[in-house]
Amino acid sequence: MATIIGYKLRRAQLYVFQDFLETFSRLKLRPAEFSVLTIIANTPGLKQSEIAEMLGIKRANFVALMDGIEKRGLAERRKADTDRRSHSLHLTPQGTKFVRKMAAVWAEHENRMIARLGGPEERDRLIELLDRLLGTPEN
Amino acid sequence: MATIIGYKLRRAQLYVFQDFLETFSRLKLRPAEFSVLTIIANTPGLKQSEIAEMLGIKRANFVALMDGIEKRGLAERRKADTDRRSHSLHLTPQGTKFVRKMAAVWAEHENRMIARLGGPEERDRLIELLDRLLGTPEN
DNA sequence: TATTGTTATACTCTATAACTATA
DNA sequence: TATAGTTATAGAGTATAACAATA
Repeated sequence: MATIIGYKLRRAQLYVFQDFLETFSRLKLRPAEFSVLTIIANTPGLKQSEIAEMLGIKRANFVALMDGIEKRGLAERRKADTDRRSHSLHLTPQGTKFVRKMAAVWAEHENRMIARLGGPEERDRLIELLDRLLGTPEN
Repeated sequence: MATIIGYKLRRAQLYVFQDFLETFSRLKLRPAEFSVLTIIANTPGLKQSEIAEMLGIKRANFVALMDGIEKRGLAERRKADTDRRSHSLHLTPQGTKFVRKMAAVWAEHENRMIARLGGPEERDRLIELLDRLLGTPEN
């Protein structure tokens, strides 16, 4: 196939997301929800629009995503008293438990991908090359 | 971000596709159309469903895609006389000219990506790692 | 006047079922 | 009966405009 980089990148991304989807089907969790919960767990109190922007999700589309997470009792919106227009996001106690399970399931998925690559060093090489494409200076 | 491989892969793929889209906006060509024209140019006479499968596109969704390409006069469906259910796909003379222009525009895009990676050797390393994920044995 | 979250809407991709014409 | 192409349709994901509450 001709447009080598873009085409292979897309195929590989679809493969990894497919494995993610199957691995996480028991938790009924999609990649976007996984990312949101991970960020809330690591940095509680961020505003909706901050998390949306970190993930490249339009804030309008973030609403339904967050509705689902909140309806499942995993995280909640709190009116910030410094700026009462914004909602700061926090895990519920149940969400904290869920994130622990989630992390274990994630390790299973990620280890499978690392094994396909040939080990952690190869994973690091891949991440470094992807960071070059993204112009991210080492993070 | 936690789900490192999948997340970075997705971000990098979106970046490359964005560059592709901008580069090809003058030709009004999407990645899927590019792929289809490239395959028809390299292997004329394949059936619709063969090309669709090579690209991971459902044959039902291939119809509108091919309609657009045909309407632009770049390629055409021909009834195969061995099996008159199937359509074999061929470039038109105009399509052959278009594919030449397309290849030049593609080189511009691909070279920009290769430069970001740090050169052709780094591109090769990336492709090799992506092939490992895909389980493709060296191609 | 500008920003945050929200609603409504539209467009693209993708997936499935059912039809037709051929085999 | 099975297959290639087709149609219709539904679901995600994504993008924009406009509104209410608040700044």
